[in-house]
Amino acid sequence: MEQTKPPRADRQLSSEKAEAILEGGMQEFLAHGYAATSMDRVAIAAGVSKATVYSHFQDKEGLFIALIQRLVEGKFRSVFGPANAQVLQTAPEIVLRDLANRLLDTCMNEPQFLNFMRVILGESGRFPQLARAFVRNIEQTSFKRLRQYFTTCPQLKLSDPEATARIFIGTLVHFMIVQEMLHGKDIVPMERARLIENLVKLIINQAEKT
Amino acid sequence: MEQTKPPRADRQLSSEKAEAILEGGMQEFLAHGYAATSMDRVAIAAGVSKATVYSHFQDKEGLFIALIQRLVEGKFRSVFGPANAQVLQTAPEIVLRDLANRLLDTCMNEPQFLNFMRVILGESGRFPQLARAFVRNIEQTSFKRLRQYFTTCPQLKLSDPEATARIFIGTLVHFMIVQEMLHGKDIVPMERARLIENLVKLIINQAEKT
DNA sequence: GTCTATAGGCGGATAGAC
DNA sequence: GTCTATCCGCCTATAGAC
Repeated sequence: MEQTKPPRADRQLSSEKAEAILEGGMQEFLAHGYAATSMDRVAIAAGVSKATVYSHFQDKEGLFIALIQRLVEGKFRSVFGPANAQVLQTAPEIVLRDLANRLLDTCMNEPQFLNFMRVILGESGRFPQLARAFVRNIEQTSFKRLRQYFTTCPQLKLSDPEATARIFIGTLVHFMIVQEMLHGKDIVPMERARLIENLVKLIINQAEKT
Repeated sequence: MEQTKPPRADRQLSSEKAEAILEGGMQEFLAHGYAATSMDRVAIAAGVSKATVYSHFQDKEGLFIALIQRLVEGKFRSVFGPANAQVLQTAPEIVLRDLANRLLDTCMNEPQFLNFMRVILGESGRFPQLARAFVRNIEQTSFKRLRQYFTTCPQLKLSDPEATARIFIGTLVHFMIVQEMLHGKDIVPMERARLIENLVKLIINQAEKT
């Protein structure tokens, strides 16, 4: 249903109003999700009238899609993989531990990231194209980078770098989901460092075996 | 806001209507999420009038909470951990592979489970108590069982069974989220068996090292 | 381009008959 | 207990002035 609409990318970055609307829309949509967000509140958050919102974006769905697309390709694009200077000289143990810490740090330090993922997951049924954009821009990117590192690092000889990358990322993302998104910190407590230590050891050990 | 309301569990299983309402509510809420579901449609799906819905449940929020609580404690309680006859004689390799396959099978064969998780994740901001109930009844349970197996299996001597259980479950849940929930199958394809094979090997290898 | 004002409809919740 | 009918507010979207 929502795929049939024309892309309607904002033609120019012309008006600052368009920017304000996207900013206000982000605040509201990330906080309340798609259905629970009203265009009135978006307009107020953006500091413009509702009619102005509709002059820049076709409708609620169009604004939402434009906004999330933008976040997926911009603000949150590199959350899972900060452009790390490839330190092939450093021990993999340290590289992997740092990488895991940076991934979790970036997620937690970007205060809106948790809400962003909530919306992506929650609306993945109604907006499959946004879910796919998330996979392409964020998940796939992080898989590729880690796979790349596993393949090129001389100390690591993994039989399946791709699958190992999935295990690494999956463990960390699930950790974030349970502890933070689902408020599981007090129910199933687990030190971040402890999980990472075990995860890294698992991989290093595997590399030595092969 | 939503925690202050009285529990208002349906006093008795008296009327079959209450059952029909919960059934209809499940259909609607799992398909569209909380905000996008209307009480009119719940009533229609349940085959009763809207007034009858309100005579059994305080309001929309009350129905939603009662419904999700019920799913968390019943229908989907054991999705992540089918009561497996502890086969301590069987090789851990096989036990773990079967366990992983059953976990993913159960998620995928229960057709509403994906929607259920979508709702839990999507509404975890507005309904934190439901997210916590999910963690207690589903995540924690599966951690415990796996930890238990790791601890008691004679062939497995893991230095940190709890953390290893997290890695195991996390890898599989994240796999399900990316491939199925976020429609990533075609973008980042990965054979289920391949991932599981690598995951199991990682753990077995670790056990042998220690 | 941007505003105010409003149309038109749907949604949550209830009154009151039976 | 269950229904029909209805209240009233909020929501999406637009008309028309400036």
